[in-house]
Amino acid sequence: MSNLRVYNSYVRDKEDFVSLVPGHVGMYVCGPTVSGESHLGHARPYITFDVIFRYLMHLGYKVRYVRNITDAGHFEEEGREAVDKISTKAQIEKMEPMELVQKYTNLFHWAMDQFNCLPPSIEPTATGHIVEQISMIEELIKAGYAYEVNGSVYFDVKKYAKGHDYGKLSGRVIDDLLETTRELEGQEEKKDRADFALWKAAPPEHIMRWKSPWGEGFPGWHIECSAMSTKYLGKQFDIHGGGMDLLFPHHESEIAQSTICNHVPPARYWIHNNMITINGKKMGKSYNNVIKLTEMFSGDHPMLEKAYSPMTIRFFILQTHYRSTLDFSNEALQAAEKGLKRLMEAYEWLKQSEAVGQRSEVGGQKQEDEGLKKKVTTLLNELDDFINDDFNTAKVMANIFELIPVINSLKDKTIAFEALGADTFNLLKDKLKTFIEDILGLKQESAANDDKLKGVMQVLIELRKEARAKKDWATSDKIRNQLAEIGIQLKDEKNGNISWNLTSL
RNA sequence: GGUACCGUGGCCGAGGGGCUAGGCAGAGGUCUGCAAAACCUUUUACAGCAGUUCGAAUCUGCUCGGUACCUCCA
Repeated sequence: MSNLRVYNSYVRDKEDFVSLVPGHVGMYVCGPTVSGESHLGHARPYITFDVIFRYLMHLGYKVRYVRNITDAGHFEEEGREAVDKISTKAQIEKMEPMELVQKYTNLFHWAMDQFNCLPPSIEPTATGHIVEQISMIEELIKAGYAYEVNGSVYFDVKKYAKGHDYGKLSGRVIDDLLETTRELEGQEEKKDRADFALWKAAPPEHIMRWKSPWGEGFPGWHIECSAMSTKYLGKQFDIHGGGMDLLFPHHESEIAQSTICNHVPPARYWIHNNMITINGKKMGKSYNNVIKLTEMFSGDHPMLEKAYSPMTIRFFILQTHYRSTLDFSNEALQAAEKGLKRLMEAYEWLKQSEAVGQRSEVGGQKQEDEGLKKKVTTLLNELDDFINDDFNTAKVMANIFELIPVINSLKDKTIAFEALGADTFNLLKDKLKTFIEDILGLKQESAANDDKLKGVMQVLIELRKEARAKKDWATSDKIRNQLAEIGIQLKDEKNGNISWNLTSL
């Protein structure tokens, strides 16, 4: 079997993955800013890294997955006073900042749960680590790489760039950076335009504020991740992840801060997921084309033709490689929905069927079909190679889909069980469980698990079977059609059974 | 303006010098009381123009088109 290779943004190439401490992996992923509701864009990184988290654990690593919650307002609005986004909104909504932050954090957690994303090992908040951030800033000042002006502290990028490669991660050239950075409020305080804030003095109207050696203020955007990753994962850890839009300046700045404080670059492997686009444009606040996750799930948005379930979105995202952009459209989502349905229905049958007792009742071949066995085992073994190749879930999915006709043919008995053989059957079952459930994190999400509903359906199915036996087509069609109207689809199978599932209306 | 990246069949998307990606949709068939589902078969492809090569969707150059980052962002 192949070894795991990951694309490291820092070297712009795929590398063999070797953890710093054998058997353990430390992974830090930049979490959401909870000043607003999570949107479709948030789904991508957290589902991507959920699969990475799951796969590393599958490989046997003990993984500490740290994902922060940015709940401290420390953003400046262009052309205005340094007013905190969170506090601005809080005034409008007449809420306490922390109340607002809590609300959106809860919503975020709820959405992650809907997506079947495993919770991270540690989920630190920026507001809970002000002390750590302040002491890191003090270290930077002591080291001579940060300076204070009017109660704010800035990182000296020019000085850092003399001895270090500032811009390596994001492919920036420092000199260009100095010239092309746009005019921003507060620039005059900085020694250099490329410098970034570590601590900002809070203007009087700023609600979120903390005491510091430099007066009351709030931390700069980049310092929280450096402080918290160091605290929970050490000076150097294995994986640092996030969206590609964070490459610059966020991750570049993190590298600079951490490198000065810890004398070692923070992460070995930088992994960045690409963006979700909508009509070819990045989804983002600045573009006014944001679809919130609650709107995705309810279908309550002008751009949406219908509601899309969390698993449909998860599947849709995993059908694409994480480093490609993924364009959203109703058509694409609906294609994903149908594909997922076919996949899960075949898989559900496979899951409940046993190798023992799977004797084909009909005639036909009773011998093992070497060609079929080889095809199945090859497709299954390739799953490991594909996921190892920089988490290529798209190829994993493709192979799984190639196995579906085999599963359905076993179900319909157009392929005799003996043709596949018990060993291959069990391999198929085990591997698909591992990949579909454990690694890709897909699950059956319909209410079809309700025992009472199951009982009711059994009654209706019996009635329909009896009607059909009497060739009472009026009754049998009535049962089928009326159920269809309320979103329950009946399917007459080849073996005379009737199965059912819930459909989205 | 600077720096990257991308342009694949009706749609979405893998791949990345010679080998069917896959999904959805379309067509034909099998099955079925009918339908659906399922299964089988199947059509449409690599933006354009040059070049390298025995051979290019894949490499190189140019052209056109698009996107991202440079400012908060997943």
